[in-house]
Amino acid sequence: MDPSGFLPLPQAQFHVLVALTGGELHGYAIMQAVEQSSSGVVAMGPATLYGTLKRLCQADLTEELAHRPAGNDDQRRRYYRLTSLGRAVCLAEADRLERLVRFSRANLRPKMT
Amino acid sequence: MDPSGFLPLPQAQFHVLVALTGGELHGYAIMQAVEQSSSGVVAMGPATLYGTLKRLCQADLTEELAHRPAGNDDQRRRYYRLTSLGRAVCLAEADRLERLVRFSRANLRPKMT
DNA sequence: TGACACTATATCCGCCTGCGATATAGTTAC
DNA sequence: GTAACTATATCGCAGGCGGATATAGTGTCA
Repeated sequence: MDPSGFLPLPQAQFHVLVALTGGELHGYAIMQAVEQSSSGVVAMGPATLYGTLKRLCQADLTEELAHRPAGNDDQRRRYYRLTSLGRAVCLAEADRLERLVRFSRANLRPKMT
Repeated sequence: MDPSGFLPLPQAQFHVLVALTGGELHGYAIMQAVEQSSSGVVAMGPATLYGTLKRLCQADLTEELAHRPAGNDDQRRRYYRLTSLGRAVCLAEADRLERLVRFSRANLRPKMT
């Protein structure tokens, strides 16, 4: 499937995908990862997280693990990971944003003497 | 004023700010600039544009020019430009996004052999 | 054992944003 | 003069975002 059809990705969805690039995580850990990786700038509460997660799974960008990782204790945790499609979409969105950032930089820093 | 209070910026607002980094533009030209600079990926219609522009001006991130640029013909055009605050916010948002993109890249391309 | 803080998932509900559709009218080209 | 394009503007709905809240399992410490 073509990743470009998902672009531009809603911000919350991109944050969750990025958090999952590091490997499978459960919901609560995703919230913390987003908050940490953004230095506290992006505070994602439970409503945003679980709503976003539901949309991502319905769109087949993420999926829940059938079995919890070995050696795990807390029964309540539900683990999620990127699908290959989700990975592709995440890359495509990162490309798009990078181009946008570069474009703005080129104009905002015209330090050509 | 502190630019970080505006982050994370809604996507449409960031697109408009970025379009204005190249210099003052009128509304219609902003729509075209956004569409072009995103290679047609982001299609911004009039409702999104003028609504966004209104919010940006109320937040003092952009402002309308009092007098139209010299040598201009079309009386209908209303020109906008970044305020210094808008410029700072645009830079801050670009920084935030770049960090996010780099983080995802570091995880998605672990080509360390 | 009981109490308390923390972890973890989940949903309600309202606000704001995004956007397709549409309206209006000035400008350009032929 | 008329058709296509430029240009601004708003309505109204759909959807994402997020604070507040609910529920309950887990860990700790006395």
